[in-house]
Amino acid sequence: MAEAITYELLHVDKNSGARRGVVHTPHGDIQTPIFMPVGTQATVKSMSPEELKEDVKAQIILANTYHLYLRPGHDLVKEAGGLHNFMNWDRPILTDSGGFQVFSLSGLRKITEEGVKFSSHLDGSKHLFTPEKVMEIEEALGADIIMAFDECCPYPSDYKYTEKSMYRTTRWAGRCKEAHKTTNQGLFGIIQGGFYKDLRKISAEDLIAMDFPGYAIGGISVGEPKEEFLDILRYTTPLMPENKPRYLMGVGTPDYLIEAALAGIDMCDCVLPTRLARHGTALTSKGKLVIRNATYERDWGKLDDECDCYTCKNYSRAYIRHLVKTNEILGIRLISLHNLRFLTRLMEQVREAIEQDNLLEFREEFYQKYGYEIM
RNA sequence: GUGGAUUUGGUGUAGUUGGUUAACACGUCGGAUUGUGGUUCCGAAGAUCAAGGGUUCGAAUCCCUUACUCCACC
Repeated sequence: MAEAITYELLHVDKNSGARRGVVHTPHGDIQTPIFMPVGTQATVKSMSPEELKEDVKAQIILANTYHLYLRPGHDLVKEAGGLHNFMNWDRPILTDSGGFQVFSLSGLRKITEEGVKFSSHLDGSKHLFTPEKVMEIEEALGADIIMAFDECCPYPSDYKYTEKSMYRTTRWAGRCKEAHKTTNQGLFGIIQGGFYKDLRKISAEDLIAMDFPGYAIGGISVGEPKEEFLDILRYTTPLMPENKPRYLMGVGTPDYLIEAALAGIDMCDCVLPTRLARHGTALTSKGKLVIRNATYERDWGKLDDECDCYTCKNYSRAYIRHLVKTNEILGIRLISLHNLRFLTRLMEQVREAIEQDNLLEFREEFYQKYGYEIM
């Protein structure tokens, strides 16, 4: 039986570990390395699927198991014909497992070997997520790529707890694989182990032995210093199979995306572009731009001179600042569209650079303009 | 004209048995944001308390004069 998700390696940058590839899914191919916009509740906040396709040029989006389970309920989404039909998005979708909510809802949950008991953030009602339950939900949602149920440890976590948690996440991955029945969805395993290399190695080896069609690195980019992020990223990525997609979860900022690609990562996702947009900050080739600042009051230029997006084609900083200051919805939409396009375009440039074996030079130029330092 | 009330950062307000750097909200200015708990979080600037005079060790607070605004009456 053919795998739902397969990876095709096109080219490896001769001067770095970066790889240019294609992930084949039931809803089409995605060109990698790629940035995936997050649409937690079956919508990338403020963006229509048409805008995501035509303006942002997104190839795949994320949705969230935990949120959609609570509302509207996975049974309802299934009844609608799955997420693709429900939200009118015909390209690939990836669902996160709810494992991150185990981390972000700390205080409202209890972790045991069986699974995680949650209190809903909406009404306090009690729920139990087990690997089996999460598979049931993700299968009902119908995404192309589904993530195993894991635990993302906070930073910092001590060795003993991280070790215990990592082994449990591995056991949960086994139960997910056992419970996973659909043939048109690819189940990815998630490597944990916090900031301890020996644990990362064990996690990677044990998961690889289970033969998932793709692997993710979880549990980094959780508030640690950049050196530690890079250290674990550069250590863990080479442990992952070369013939399968490599997904770094929860990243991120432009520099992290470039570093991920350099390390050999294929896929990243992050809420940052849309969250920044809602808070009035734009990403530009010259760094972050807090559009509500007074200095842009009479700035008739575009958000980013180099950007080709709909927002930059049509609207000035002064106008967007006005929209943000007056809390107008269009401000959020225009900046969201721009920020998302900024990152998808960044990854287009990264892919091109890999094809030409010069991602390292691209990083240097990008960092210099943006104001980052190479570490 | 008479009587009463009011006047505190840009705006709206809190602040009396007189007691160190006058509080709050909004606004302004700036920062944050990394597998989204959907207008969030953090910080800063900004008031000689209408003006002048008086009482007092000490006044936004008590007294006097003037001005301003509002209400009522003639």
